[in-house]
Amino acid sequence: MPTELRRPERTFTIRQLCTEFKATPRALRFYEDKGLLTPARDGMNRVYSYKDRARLILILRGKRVGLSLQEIREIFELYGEEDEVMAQNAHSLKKFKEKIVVLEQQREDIDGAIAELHEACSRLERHLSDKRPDLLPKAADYDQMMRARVDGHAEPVGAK
Amino acid sequence: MPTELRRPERTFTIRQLCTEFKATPRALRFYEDKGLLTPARDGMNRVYSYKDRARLILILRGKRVGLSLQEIREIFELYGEEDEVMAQNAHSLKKFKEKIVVLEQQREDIDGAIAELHEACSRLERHLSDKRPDLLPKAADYDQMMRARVDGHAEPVGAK
DNA sequence: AATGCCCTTTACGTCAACGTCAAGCATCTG
DNA sequence: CAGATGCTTGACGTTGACGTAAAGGGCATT
Repeated sequence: MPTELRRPERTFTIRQLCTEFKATPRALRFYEDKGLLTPARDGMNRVYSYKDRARLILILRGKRVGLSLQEIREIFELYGEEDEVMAQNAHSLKKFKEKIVVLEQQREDIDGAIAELHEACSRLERHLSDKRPDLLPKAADYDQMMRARVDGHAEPVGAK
Repeated sequence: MPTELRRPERTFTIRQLCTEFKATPRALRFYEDKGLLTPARDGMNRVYSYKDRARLILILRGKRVGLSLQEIREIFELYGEEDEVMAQNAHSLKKFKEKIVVLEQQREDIDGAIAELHEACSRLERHLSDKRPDLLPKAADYDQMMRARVDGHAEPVGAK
């Protein structure tokens, strides 16, 4: 019994993925152009599978950590033809280790930057509450707003 | 006794800072153009002080964590004219808090990416040591190389 | 004095990652 | 059957952060 029958084998339109992940059609087509996605077609229209969706998730996360689309594609290629072009893979391994080093450095940088921003913020807040306390509430409101958006991942569409 | 006489009050040429931090003259001039650096002049030539150098370090770190030059400038401005343009500063405060949230998210992402890359690496290494163990040593060597480059900060110029 | 090297400014080029039209099928809906 | 909507493919525009080439000044060595 083929697996296709065991799961609904759900598919997605471009719009569905876009709204789910806060992307744009243009972006998804762009990724496809760059060889990062290869959705099926129903006539003209793109049809995304679960696999495509998973890939998209990886793409977006890769982007968030500062990988270029090119680098992300290299990773995909690695996972794909796992039994082919081994020399290529050895090369990828090298690049991965490089990237890990870079990312670990970035982590330190980020920690530093966060600390600095915190300090800058409290300096500012002290200063403001001193001389212009009227300006503070709105900032605090905004702070609340941001916190709310963080765990929501895909915030409601209307939230501009 | 002015402090200028207590320390050598060393200065730097553009080239010195560039080689120290692996930047280009064009980049430093660009930062200056954008108001991020304001080195003194000796005739036509730029003369960078310790303060300028410290700023440059902050600029580069900011960049590494994904801050735009614009955002970095805002941080600098905050520390500077602390008693002026308070409304502006309230706005900056908002943006800083946003940025902190983003950075904290990035930290998580990076942790995830590091984990994934580690997994990908060990997958690859198992695979390679299985089928093409001959390809492994060079990768390991390279790994060593990278590790050496990390704490060296400014690696020797010839190391291509 | 000429060569070379490093500095300068000005100005145009580039690259990634899309945004933004434009123009055209296809399908549903009143 | 006329819109309206949603998809498609070009093709050009945009933004940030520089790269690169041109044209020249200043100083040191040959």
